[in-house]
Amino acid sequence: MSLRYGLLGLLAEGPASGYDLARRFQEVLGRIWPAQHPKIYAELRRLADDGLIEVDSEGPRRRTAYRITESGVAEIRRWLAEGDVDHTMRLQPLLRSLFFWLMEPDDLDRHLRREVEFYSGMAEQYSAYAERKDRGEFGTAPPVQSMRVTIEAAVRLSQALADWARWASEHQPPAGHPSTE
Amino acid sequence: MSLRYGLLGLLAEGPASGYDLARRFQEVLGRIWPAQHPKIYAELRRLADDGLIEVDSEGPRRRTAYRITESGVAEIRRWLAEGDVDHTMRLQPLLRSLFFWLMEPDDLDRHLRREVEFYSGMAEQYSAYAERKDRGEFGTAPPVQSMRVTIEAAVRLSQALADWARWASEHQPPAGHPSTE
DNA sequence: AAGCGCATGTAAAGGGTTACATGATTGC
DNA sequence: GCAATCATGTAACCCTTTACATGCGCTT
Repeated sequence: MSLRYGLLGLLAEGPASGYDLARRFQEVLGRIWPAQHPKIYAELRRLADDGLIEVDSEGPRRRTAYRITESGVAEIRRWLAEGDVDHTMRLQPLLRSLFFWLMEPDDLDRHLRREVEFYSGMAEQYSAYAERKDRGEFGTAPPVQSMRVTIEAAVRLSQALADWARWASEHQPPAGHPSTE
Repeated sequence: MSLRYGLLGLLAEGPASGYDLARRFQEVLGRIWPAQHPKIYAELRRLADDGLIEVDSEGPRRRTAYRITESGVAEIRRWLAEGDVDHTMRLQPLLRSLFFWLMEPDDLDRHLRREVEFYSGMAEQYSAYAERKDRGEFGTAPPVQSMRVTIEAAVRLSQALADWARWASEHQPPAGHPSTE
């Protein structure tokens, strides 16, 4: 159900085609809410059937841009204000960590180093993006401000996971250095 | 695919029935990797068909406990060492935050306060659990140590999200107090 | 004219949730 | 005997991903 509202929300910023939306989902939302184009096109049609969006313009190569309708705006506002928040995380790295005890110390070490690298890199990327926003490179329109907030969460979460992975590797009995117990 | 390995990993700790596993998924993994019993029973049968687990014992009320086989242990070890890590997050609260600009300031305020409360509570719950582990209430067996690591991640993530929600409400133009601009 | 990127779609399969259903055992 | 809990399962549905497919328009 969330993709539906993701699309509505993006369209609330202005008209866009399925292709545009797919790109934005990939670029901005890739790690937060992945969505592939088949799902996007299908959902757009359902949104149009329900009268929440309508065709805005048609361009070359069958390009079809949609714009949000009044009831569409009402619907996403309703969702934001009344809809239940889903707090599910479903983080595979955490599921894996439950089974660290099954891993060879060397493999675990390697795994954790990679995780630190991955999440540090992610944190840096998002930080850089946040800085550009803060320098006003994208303007100060409301949608940009909200995106700044989202990016802040991404920064904090990847930072937290990087720190955690570092903590975990220190917390493990170091490989090749059996405890002096 | 991850549920498969989740089940294998839990069975690596010792024999358990589908019912046991469903409870453990709910209690421990509820927020990290939710799984409902129909999926669990189905997956258990597939694991048995593939020879990765086998029936350990049968009890009252058709209870069937499974134990992991040697190839099952090999398979989860292989996954842990070689399988690709999926770093997808898919956090609905972050998707929502992209659209904060569409919300009435009052609704947003209320939403963020609830989020702070929710994640603080979650952080506290996990912290309490971590403390009990640290006091040795659950022993010091390897699976318990790994679980301690997982819980640490849960604590840090919920803390990060609680902090973020607090930051976000301060970052928003406060409702009813228009800026002195 | 060739190749790339734009732009949309279908089909199949996989993964997960919800609703429905059933029967056995335990505790009161 | 009754209610609660244990324990398993089926069916339908929804959401998502992957693979396959097609054709247009722009650039070189």
